[in-house]
Amino acid sequence: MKLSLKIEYACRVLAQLARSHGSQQLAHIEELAVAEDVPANYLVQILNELRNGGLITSRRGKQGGYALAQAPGEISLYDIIRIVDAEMLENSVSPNGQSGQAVQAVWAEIGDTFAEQTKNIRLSDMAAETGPMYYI
Amino acid sequence: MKLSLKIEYACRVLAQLARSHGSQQLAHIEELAVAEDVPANYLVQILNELRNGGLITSRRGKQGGYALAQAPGEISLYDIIRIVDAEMLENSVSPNGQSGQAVQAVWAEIGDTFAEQTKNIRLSDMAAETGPMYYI
DNA sequence: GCCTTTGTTAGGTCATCAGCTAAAGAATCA
DNA sequence: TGATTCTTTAGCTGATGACCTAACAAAGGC
Repeated sequence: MKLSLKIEYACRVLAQLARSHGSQQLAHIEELAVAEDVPANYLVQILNELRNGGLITSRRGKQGGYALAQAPGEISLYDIIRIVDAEMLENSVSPNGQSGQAVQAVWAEIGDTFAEQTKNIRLSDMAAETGPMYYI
Repeated sequence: MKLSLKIEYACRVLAQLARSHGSQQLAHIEELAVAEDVPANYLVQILNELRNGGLITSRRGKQGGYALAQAPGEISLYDIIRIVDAEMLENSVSPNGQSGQAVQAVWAEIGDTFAEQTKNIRLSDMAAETGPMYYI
């Protein structure tokens, strides 16, 4: 399954925030960018969308930073996609042509499955410890 | 689910070919383009890929045209995607960053579901009669 | 109050590519 | 031979994804 870098970045950064969820520490853009290997300047935009979408909160100034707005178990992959790349969830298939309707119906079914599956995947599933890290 | 126009066009045209499968008639590009509302010049490329992929056969010259190489029940949606837009089936998620592996694993699962589902959908499902057509 | 640190916002760039066009070439048959 | 149809390849173009730049606003420390 091909997906946009934007979604991938959003998942990684949210997973990172999930790890520090519960502590009082706020994460800084620069830290997140380094930890998850995401261009900081691009990350700024993504964090903005996530905040506008209600998944994270932020504070400015000294002691500022980002934190999850909900528990990692409350945030679904569907939520993330809807906020940073809603287009991916739309059914873009047109009913044109003699076979348009039948083709559209088939893809609608696939889209439903996809939506259902992403709703059942939680941020906590992506923030799980990945086992020991091997530094080279 | 968002998908490329190319896949959509391929599905519609193949569904059209499926309807005339069994008859000795070969379909012409221009006919297919009109019946399925696909730009003829673009369709040329798609039919080429489908032929190279082994889904259809063609004949040049007078009495030339296109036909399915297999029965509509033998061709899966997975086959179609693999031939005209293989990239959609690849797992493009990188394992970079601290959460890369966990995120990658989640998307691999989604990709597996998608592949499985498309393998179970056959061209015959998309060539089903769509009921009465209403001409305006 | 001022300065530093942080996030906020708007805008721009740059390469890539999906979608489409066009046209010359090759096969088939009358 | 010549009309017809597919075959192949080359090139165009507008949109977009992925980033970057830079001015701006808030919060806190001194």
